[in-house]
Amino acid sequence: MHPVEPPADPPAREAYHHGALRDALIAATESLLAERGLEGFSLREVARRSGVSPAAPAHHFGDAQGLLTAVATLAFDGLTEALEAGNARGGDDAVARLREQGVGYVDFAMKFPGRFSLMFRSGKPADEALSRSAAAAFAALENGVRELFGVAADEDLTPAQWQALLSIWSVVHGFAQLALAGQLARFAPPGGREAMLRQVLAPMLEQQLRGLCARPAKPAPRRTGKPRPR
Amino acid sequence: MHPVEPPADPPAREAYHHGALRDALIAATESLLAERGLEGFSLREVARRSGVSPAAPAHHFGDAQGLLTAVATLAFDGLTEALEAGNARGGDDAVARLREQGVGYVDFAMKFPGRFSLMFRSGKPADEALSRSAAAAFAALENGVRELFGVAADEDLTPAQWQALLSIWSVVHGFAQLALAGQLARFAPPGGREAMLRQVLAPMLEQQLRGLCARPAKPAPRRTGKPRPR
DNA sequence: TGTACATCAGTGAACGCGCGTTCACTGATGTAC
DNA sequence: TGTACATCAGTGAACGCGCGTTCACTGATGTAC
Repeated sequence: MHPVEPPADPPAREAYHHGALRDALIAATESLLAERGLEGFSLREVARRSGVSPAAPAHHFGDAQGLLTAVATLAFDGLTEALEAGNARGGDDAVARLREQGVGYVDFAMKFPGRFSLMFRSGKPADEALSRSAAAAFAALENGVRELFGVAADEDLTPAQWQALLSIWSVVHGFAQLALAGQLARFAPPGGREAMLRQVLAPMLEQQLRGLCARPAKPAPRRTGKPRPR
Repeated sequence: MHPVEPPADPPAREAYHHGALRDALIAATESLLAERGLEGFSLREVARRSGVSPAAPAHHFGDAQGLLTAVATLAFDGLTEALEAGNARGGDDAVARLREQGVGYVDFAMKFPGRFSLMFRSGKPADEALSRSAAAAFAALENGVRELFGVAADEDLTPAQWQALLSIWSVVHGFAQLALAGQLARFAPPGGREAMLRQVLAPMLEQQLRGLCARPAKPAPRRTGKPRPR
C-alpha cells in the first residue's frame, strides 16, 4: 500500500532510520484528511500509512494535536505562497493581480483539501507558529488589495477598502468551500470551475475599484454602521 | 447536566416513555456538533445528553449515520425557511429582498453552527430526503435572484444571471464560514458582523443588477468560457 | 584509524477507554373484543 | 367497561474494535578521545 521508500538522496537532516519520517507523516496526514475529513483522522492510521509503529510519530510531533497543528501551519505557508504566486502571475494590472490571487486561493483549496480543512476550524488552540503563518497568508491577500487601491504598506486602509478585502476573501473562500462540497455541479461541469471563478472575480474587482473611485458621484448607500478595521 | 424534562403537553405522537426522544436526540446532536464539531460527535454522548441508554437512538434513526442525515435534512429545511423569511423581510425592493436572504443565510449559520457544519460536507451518501431539502434551499436562493432580474419561474436564467447567483451564494457562504472560524475578528468586533455583511452585500447586489442592465454600454468583460447552468 | 560511548529514531507490547451496535428483556401504551 | 393481547420505546449488559499514549527496549548513527 504505502511502502517506505528509501530516500533517493538523504535529506541530510533526518536520514536516521526511516529517512524522512517527519515529511512522510505530514504527507500521510494530508491525504488521510482529504479522504476522510477531520473526523476520519487517526494518528495510528497515519503511522500505518507511513510504515512505522504507532509510537513513532510522538518523537516528531509529541501528540496527535501537535501533528495537526504542524500540518495547519505548513498549510498556511503554502497558501501564502499560492497567493504570492498568483499576484506575480497577474502581471502589471492590479485587478488581474488580485484576481489571480483569488484563483490561487481556490486552486490551493482544491489541490490540498486535506490542508484546507485544517486551516479554518473554530476550536483551534492558540499556537504561536500557526498564528504567525495564518497572519502571513492574510497579509498576502491584504497586500493585493493595497495594490489595487494604491495604498502603501504604512498607510491605513479606509473602511471601504477593508470592506473590499472582506468581500473578496468571502467570495473566494465561499467559492472554494462550495466547490469542495460538490455544490458547484449545479452550475457547470467541474472543468469549467476556474472559468466560472474568473467570471465571478473580474467584474467584482472592477466594480470594487470603480465604486471606490466614483462613490461621490453615486447615491451613497445607506450606512448602518462603520466597520472598525483591525 | 441535561435532565430529561417531562413534556409540558405531550406532542401526541411520541408520548410513550421519554415523550419526545426523537426531538431531544436531534437537539442534542446539534449542540454537540456546535461544541465539538463533527469529529467530536458520538452517538453515545448524544444518548447521554438526552438521558437515555446508548441503544435508544437506534429505535428512531437506525444508526449514527441515520441521525446525522436526519439532522442535515432538517437543517436544510431550516435554511430554506430562513431564506424565505429574509426574502419577505426585504419588502418591495428586490435588491433588499435578496440582501435580506443573504443576511438570513449568515444568521442561520451563526445561530446553528452545528446544523451548518453538517450541511456542506463532501462525503455525503445519497439520501433522497436530504437531497430534496438541499435542493429546496438552493431554489429559495435562486428565487431571490429571479426576482432581482425579473425572471419568471418557467424561464431560464441567462449565463450572467447564473453567475450572479453563484457570486451571491459564494459571498454569503464564505462570510458565514469565516465568521464561524473566528476570522472576522481581524475586521471588526463581533457586534458589527451584520452591518459588515450588509455593507458587503448591498453594493454587490446593486452592481450586479446595474451591470446586467448596462452591460452592452460597457466594454464586455473577456469571456474565458461559458457557464452551463444545471 | 579504532574503540567506547552517547544520542535518539523507531519498535512492539501493553494499558485503559469510549466507541457503535447487538441482544434478550421490560414495561407502558394502544387496541381488539 | 374490562380483559387479553399486540406493539414498540427504552433498558442495560455485553461484544469486539480502534483509538492515543506509555514504556522499556533496540539498534543505527554520530561523536569524543
